Amino acid sequence: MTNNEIAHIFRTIADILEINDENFFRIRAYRRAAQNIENITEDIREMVKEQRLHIPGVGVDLAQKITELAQTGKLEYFEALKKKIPAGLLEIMSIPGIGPKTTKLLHEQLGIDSIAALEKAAHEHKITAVFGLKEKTEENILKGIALLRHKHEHTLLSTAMAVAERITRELSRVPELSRMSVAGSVRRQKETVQDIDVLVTSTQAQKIMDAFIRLSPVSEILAQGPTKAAVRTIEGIQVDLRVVEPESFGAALVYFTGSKEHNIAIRELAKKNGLKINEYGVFSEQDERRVAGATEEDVYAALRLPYIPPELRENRGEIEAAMRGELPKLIERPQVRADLHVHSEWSDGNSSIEAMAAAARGRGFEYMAITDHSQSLGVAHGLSPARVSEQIAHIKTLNKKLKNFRILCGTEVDIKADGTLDFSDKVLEQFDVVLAAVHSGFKQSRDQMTMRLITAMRNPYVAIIVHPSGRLIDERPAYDFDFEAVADTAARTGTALEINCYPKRLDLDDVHVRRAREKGVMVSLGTDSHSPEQFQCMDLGVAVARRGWLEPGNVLNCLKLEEFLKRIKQKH
DNA sequence: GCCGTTTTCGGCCCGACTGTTTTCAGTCG
Repeated sequence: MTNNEIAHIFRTIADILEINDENFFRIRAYRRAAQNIENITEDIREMVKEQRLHIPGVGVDLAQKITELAQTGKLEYFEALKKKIPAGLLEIMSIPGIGPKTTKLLHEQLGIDSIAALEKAAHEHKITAVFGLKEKTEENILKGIALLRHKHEHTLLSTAMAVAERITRELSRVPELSRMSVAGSVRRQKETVQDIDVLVTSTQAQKIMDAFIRLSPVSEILAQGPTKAAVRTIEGIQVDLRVVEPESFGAALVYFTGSKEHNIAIRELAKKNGLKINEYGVFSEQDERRVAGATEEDVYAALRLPYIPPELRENRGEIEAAMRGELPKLIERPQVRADLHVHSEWSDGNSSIEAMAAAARGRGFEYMAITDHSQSLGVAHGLSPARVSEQIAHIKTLNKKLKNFRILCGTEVDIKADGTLDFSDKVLEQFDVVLAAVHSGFKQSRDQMTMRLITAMRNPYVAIIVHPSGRLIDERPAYDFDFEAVADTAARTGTALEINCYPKRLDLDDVHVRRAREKGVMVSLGTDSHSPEQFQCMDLGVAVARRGWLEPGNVLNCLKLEEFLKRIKQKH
């Protein structure tokens, strides 16, 4: 029973309790615990074994339930609960617009216990037989079901950012608009997002709303009120707009940026201090007087907190850190001096080394590592040792011509199934920097895969393990390995772990990056560019680094060239 | 079901929009 499986069971319990109309706070307790369990990289079974199940939101009762799940793989309470309601009710509740109350009503009055039955009833206009439901609800049920069927669960951050850019560019032409910011999970730079949130200030909200629903990417209007609207774009992405008065911009930006969990936490904190926070400002509870609201800094200051960067606002300890004055000084894009993972036409890239160097330089980098694939990776035209020698000679001549920029000779060497590398040490010693990666045998056991990675890290030439988990977002899960053991070895051997910046990888993810930092592991940023325009993906990698609480000192790429080379030599 | 810089009991974030009915519950974020 993995952490995510346990979290999923807790969420399911919450859903069932909700249909059964149980105490709202009890339901929330299960959801809160589930979220905190997902934020742990350590295997919860180990924590149970060693009796140190200290997780926020997990008290005596939930700790007992986790222990039962970890030890037996089952939970009596959950099994009994499942018998109380048909499984189909949970999927009905997942239809947008249909919540626990409606689900229960449909089940009790019409015996509906599946999406199929619900769809049939709606087509036959039987929904209106239920008191309180009319034609509009019937329509919304059918729309919701259709949406559920072909909605892509997640939108990649890179895709969402492109759509957000188009929306805000068009909206910025409305003369009545004074300020605008993207908010929500896009602003927090989550790797995937469900919708795009846009905040606008204006004293003429109606004008903004009118313009918003007429923007060219809009295909459907989902909701429209005087200050709030929601549309769906032709790409199928939901965009929410909120308009507030200028004096409320900061409070609204905090509120609309979230996360929901962060908002709840700061509102609780406000309450303890006799204050109330909503999207219009921070108010004194006694006399309703506004004490802050115009800027985010003011809002946090009213709570006696320093400004908390959006990427940290997940209620994963950032508020406590802020209170102690221990927020990290997060890495920023201009501090990144290099791209340490770049391909060229010598293996599976589409451009010459010269073209890639020019593009990297144009992006403000001081150096980059060309890291083409090794010999056995046939699909990617991996380089033989002879070709490696040729490439190194070629790069040497190129470097002579370059001013204020340096190309490093690197390789992305394949880690074979037994943990040995695709090049001998004799070949590896010629490179400035060696990246190692798993490209095959993803189905190996947890122990095998862990040993494979650890063996690779013990090689003195391996500087960085790239895309360490092997996942592709919404396409392929990470291979099974013991991250704690791998991170410990990385720290001990002085091997860096990569944040691969390719939009579908973003591997390591934010949670693991943060854990790596805690263990003193250096992190490397690599765009894995196969063409010049892909260097822009560095922004995504920086976003993950920031979400993982990284400071410039945690990141290899922030080292000056000489320092970087010195560090690599240290491991040799 | 959790939790404690007033509390081990009694709180637990806050508001907008929709659909329905006519003052509000349900849903969402």
